Amino acid sequence: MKPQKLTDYELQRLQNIRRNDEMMAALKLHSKATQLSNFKRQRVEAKSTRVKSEKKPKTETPIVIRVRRSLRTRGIPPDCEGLDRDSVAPTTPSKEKPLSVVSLGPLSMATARESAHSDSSFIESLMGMAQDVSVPKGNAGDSLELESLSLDSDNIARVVSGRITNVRFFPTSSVKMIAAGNKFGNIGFWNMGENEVHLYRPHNAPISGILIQPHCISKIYTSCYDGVLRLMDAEKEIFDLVFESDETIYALSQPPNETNCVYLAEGSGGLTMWDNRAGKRSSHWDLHDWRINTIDFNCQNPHIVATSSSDATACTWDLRCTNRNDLKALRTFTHKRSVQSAYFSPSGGSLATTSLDNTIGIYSGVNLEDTAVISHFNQTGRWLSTFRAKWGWDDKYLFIGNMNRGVDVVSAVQRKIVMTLESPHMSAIPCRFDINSYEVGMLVGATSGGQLYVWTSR
DNA sequence: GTCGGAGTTACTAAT
DNA sequence: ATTAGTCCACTCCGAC
Repeated sequence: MKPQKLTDYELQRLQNIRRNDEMMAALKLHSKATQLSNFKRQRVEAKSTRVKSEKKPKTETPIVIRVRRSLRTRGIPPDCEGLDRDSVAPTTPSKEKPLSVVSLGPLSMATARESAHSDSSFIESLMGMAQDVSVPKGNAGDSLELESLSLDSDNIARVVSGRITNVRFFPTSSVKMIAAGNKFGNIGFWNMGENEVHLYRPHNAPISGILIQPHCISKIYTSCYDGVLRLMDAEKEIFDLVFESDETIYALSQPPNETNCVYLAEGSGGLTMWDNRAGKRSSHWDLHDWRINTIDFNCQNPHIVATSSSDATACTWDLRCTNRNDLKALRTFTHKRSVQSAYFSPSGGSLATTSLDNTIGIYSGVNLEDTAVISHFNQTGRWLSTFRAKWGWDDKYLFIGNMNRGVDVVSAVQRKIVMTLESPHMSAIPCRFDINSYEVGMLVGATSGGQLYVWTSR
């Protein structure tokens, strides 16, 4: 059915679709060489178990984009990988494998989409959210009562398949929306209000970062282990290619109030500043011996950043003191094993680290010299994302998953675990967390089975 | 010291 | 209900 009169928005959409189709056609020409290699499609269908709007999987043959890095860095011609895989896991002739397309540039959202239902209202709402003038809560006397936290069975959804590596609330009060990235390169968006999930696959390897900028929600950065940084642009309906590294990108961050630059954890210990206005890498420092797991800026002093690394340290740095390419750590916080996270508290006055040496470190005082060590079992093993203690809405509490399918609440004041959130509804271990800054008490835990559990206050 | 292999772990899908 | 498959983390340990 054709609408009699098209709105501006619909016209814009049609233009987008036409332009993106042309783009895809051009890309297909470039990918001739790689089309010789067949790959098995990884299973990516998200079963929205608890989401009311259950949808059938897409019927069209999806286009699978493979990791280019693995081929290039190993110097293996594309054909070989396919043969290699076949020899390891022989497949029956009846199982037809789709051709792969290597995307060298922007990827249209239509192509990346894996949920069957229309995403036009979702895309439209993203543009409507472009500006949020309200102020995040927290620190405003709106204190959290731990006892009031509960898990409603309606606040559970499977948004992606497999292991969630990254989860973020949208920084807005206008809608309750969560983005989650998994190890296959999917990004799932869950609109809690409409109870709808939109699934895309802009990447081909574990998602290492999702960055939703408060000043412009319609543009969302995503980073991936395959070295690619993309920018989802709802207006153009594409996942644009921003930057591509030869090395793995392990983390993604942005200082508060910054609009042009993003920071990437690159390779074994590198921190890269990407200037998106200039379209270039404007700085690069070798900060650690092994991979940087998190990058977190201080909200009070945006030039101060904390990094956590698998070299068993977390460090704070002053990015203003960037003579040449060497940077000296303001402070180094040592652990006995890999440090999985280092986050500044909401006020910026404290730092919390989580390490595989089974401790959580809390550092406070003017120079973070006041140290507290809290024992916490952090051996998640190979199949789960590692635990990362995450600050709540003030400097009082931290939230971290445990291996008994609970959420441990750490009091930074009492320096111990004061409570564990448990629910019969939580049937898997929550590994990664995010808080809704605009809603005190709204906490999301993400599992290695693709589910999100949203705890709320009252 | 560096490289590679083994062992660890939880969850899903298939039987 | 039980089991095979997962397999981009990390650590330990042995060989060189």
